[in-house]
Amino acid sequence: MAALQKSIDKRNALINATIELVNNDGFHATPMSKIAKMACVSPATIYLYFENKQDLVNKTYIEVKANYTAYAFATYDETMPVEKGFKVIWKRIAEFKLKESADAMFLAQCDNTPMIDEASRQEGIKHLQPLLDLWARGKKEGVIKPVSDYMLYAYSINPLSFLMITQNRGSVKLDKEHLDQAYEAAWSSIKTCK
Amino acid sequence: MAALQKSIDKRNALINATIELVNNDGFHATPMSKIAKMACVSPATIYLYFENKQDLVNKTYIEVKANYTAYAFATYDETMPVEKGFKVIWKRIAEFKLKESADAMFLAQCDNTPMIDEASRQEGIKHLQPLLDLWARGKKEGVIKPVSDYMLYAYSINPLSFLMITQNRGSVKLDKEHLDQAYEAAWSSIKTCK
DNA sequence: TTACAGAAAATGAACGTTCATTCTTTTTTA
DNA sequence: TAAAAAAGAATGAACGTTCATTTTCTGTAA
Repeated sequence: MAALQKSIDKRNALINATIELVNNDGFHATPMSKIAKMACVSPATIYLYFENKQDLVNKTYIEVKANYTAYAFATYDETMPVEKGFKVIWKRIAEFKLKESADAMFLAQCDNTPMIDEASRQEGIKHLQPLLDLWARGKKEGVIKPVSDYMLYAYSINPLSFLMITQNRGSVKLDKEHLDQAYEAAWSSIKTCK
Repeated sequence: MAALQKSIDKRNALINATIELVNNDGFHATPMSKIAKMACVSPATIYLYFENKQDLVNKTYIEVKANYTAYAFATYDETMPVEKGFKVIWKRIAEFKLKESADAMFLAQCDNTPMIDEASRQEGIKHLQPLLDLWARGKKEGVIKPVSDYMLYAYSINPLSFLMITQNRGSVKLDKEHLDQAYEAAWSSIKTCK
């Protein structure tokens, strides 16, 4: 009840400020005072919503990761054939990285640094389960290569990072045809050759 | 003359300590005092070799990146046909990420965070030029897809990050066959379909 | 070869600043 | 009006960097 009275807007403002500042300066170069200022809040107020700085970044990570995966799986359901399922998930992930590039950058930073607790990292991985399940099904059906999930992810999903880069530079315009081509490359990396 | 007397061993020890500590804790969570201790040197001594902490990490980045690309291009020469050239480079990069996984982790962290100066980042990219030249040649010959270098890199080289991961977990043994398969996936992502 | 003087290199302690967090007080809410 | 929420100032620890001093090195004269 007490907690419920605390404004959800303020919490969101803190999460968003964290994402933006950490993207620009990195976690340890982002002081609590700056986060507070950007969220229009006193530094002390942060501690009403989060235990400490580490907790703030852990929670931010989990929240962004949850948004990411919710977006990724929004148009997918488990009755789809493997190839179709992979396609809709891949397309949604591409869309997310294009539209929510700040969120995507934040996740990339979290995934490549010791910034996040191991526990939160594990928690974040859980949200990807539907994709891992799809791959397991694909392997059983002989449609997907029998290699580790790390490798499948590295070859089909990680490459989408280029969407954030080109997004930020604005150098290359990305039309539907290019994206379709990228999808074909991703799919042919993980499907079994016939 | 003065500078030459300063021990190159000490400089190396500082660079190596930086890599190891930054890999474990992140740049801003790694105090100069800890780097000094690991290199068996006084904190003040660091400032005889580097201007400041930022300079230390910039120089470390450039040095590691130079090692990486030197390794990558060691067996390549420009007279090779495009496909062959790409193959030898790709294989060397895979080897590097397996054998020098600490260096590879460090580079991944630098490439995904605001830890490095923009100038040093640019400097690091320069070392990749032979690969970009190879791709340019490949595009001209119609062997390589006419897409941005970012995209080629994202689809053929970035996925090798899974080597560091599986390396660290030790969960999946990686035999020659798997690696060859990974190479085929990389190549077919960037070659033009016939 | 030894002794030694001057310079370079290295050191540990100290300084000033920054930052996460807490404390006390004020404001808002119900 | 009492309890919750928020605020700003205060606190203490940690850090990057510098300073004053000591140690090590190098070349030369006995």
